[in-house]
Amino acid sequence: MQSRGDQSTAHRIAADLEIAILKREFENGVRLDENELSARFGVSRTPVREALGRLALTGLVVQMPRRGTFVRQPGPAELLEMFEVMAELEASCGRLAARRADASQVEAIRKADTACGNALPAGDPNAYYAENETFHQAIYDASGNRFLVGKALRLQRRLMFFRQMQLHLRGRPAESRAEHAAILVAIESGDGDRAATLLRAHVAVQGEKFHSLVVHLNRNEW
Amino acid sequence: MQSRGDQSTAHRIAADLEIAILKREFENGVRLDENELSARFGVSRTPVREALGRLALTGLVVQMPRRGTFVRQPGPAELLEMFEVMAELEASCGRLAARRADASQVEAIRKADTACGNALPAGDPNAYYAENETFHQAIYDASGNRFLVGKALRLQRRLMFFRQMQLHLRGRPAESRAEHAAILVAIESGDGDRAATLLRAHVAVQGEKFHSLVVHLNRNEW
DNA sequence: TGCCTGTCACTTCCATACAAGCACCCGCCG
DNA sequence: CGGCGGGTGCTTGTATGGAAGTGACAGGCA
Repeated sequence: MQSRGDQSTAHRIAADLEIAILKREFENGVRLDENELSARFGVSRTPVREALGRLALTGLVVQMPRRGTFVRQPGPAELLEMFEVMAELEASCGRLAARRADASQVEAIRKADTACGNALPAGDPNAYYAENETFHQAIYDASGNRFLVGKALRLQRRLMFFRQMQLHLRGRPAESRAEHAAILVAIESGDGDRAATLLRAHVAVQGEKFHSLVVHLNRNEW
Repeated sequence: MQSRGDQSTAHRIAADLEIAILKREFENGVRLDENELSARFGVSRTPVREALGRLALTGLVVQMPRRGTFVRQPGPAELLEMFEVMAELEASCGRLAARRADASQVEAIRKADTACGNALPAGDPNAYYAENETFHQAIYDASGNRFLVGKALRLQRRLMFFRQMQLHLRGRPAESRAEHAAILVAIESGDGDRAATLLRAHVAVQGEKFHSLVVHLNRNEW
């Protein structure tokens, strides 16, 4: 079930665990037993330990010395903070993209936008989600700052399931598409501040999006 | 993320190596030999491996499977990108702080600013650097977003030695202080956009700062 | 002479064994 | 009856040995 299977075992374990935690398959505070994990993955404890150490550094688990490692699921408050940072990162990308994007990069953004529009009538939020991601990715690329792109991608990955969730709100995909259009115009006209402001509002969690987030968190459907 | 009270050897090794790399005590591309490191630290290879794995995740070293781990010192181009992200993060903190800071937090920023002013006549860039850090830290705290603060602190730590270096430019501390004053005013008056713009310019690497950076990089004095 | 191939040494990576520390539990004492 | 202290089991952290993979080098072939 793992696509990139030629990697070293420790990396594979870390990747699998990361996905599982991101999918909220573990409750907050659950202890990850090294022996149990080593049995489940069919390897010894050493690679499991390395994988856990890696995960600890990204903040998905916390390691208490001589106590063990515990998964750390962000609650609503921290999730809001993370979305706020996501919004700021995207805003920064947009600001830079508006100033630096060359013709082909603007074209890529425009193309992704129309693809979003085409995915809209199908009414499948997951299909829209995929196109939506390439739209944002195109803006990342146009920012011309690979370090910034790396940070944005990592956080996006971490919030993936929640962003996907939000698109299941009735009417949200259409709304999202409209916001994309305005962002595209701002970038085309080279207005960095406006692109930043629009992107910040586009990603931020407000109003209905906030309610939906909390409800799903409580129902634990994610 | 938590490096407090580490009795464990692996964490200590990771911390020591991180400092050494940040101080540019290793050239770019140098291979970190597990045997050599284990001998130097007087421990076995296992904790060394864990430490290297941790460092790989932060991007300070890269691990090529079955080949080894190599230190990865950012060149001028990437360093510029990192400073640009730092500027954006600080700008975000400033924007939020202008809106959310309560009286005591504003007071803390003001106090740090005057401390910077007091450290100025001594003419010691390192003394000014310390006060400068608490000024920025005060703004971080006032942003009210702990996740954002964590990201800012980590990047600040990574760029520490370069930020310190810049203050050795003749006249830079006084210039910095003047910019601080304007930032303080913007936050006091609740003008988030202005605070963001000022902070972005304050941190960004431009003009003389850029030249100084490249020169020091080439002389390899850092 | 240039290229290919087989072998070798070195290194990483995983498995297993051992030591040390924390938590829990039970009995004891106030 | 409640708080406390020591023993015990389970867990983590480290050490070490072995297996597998990679790069380099030398020798043979075209």
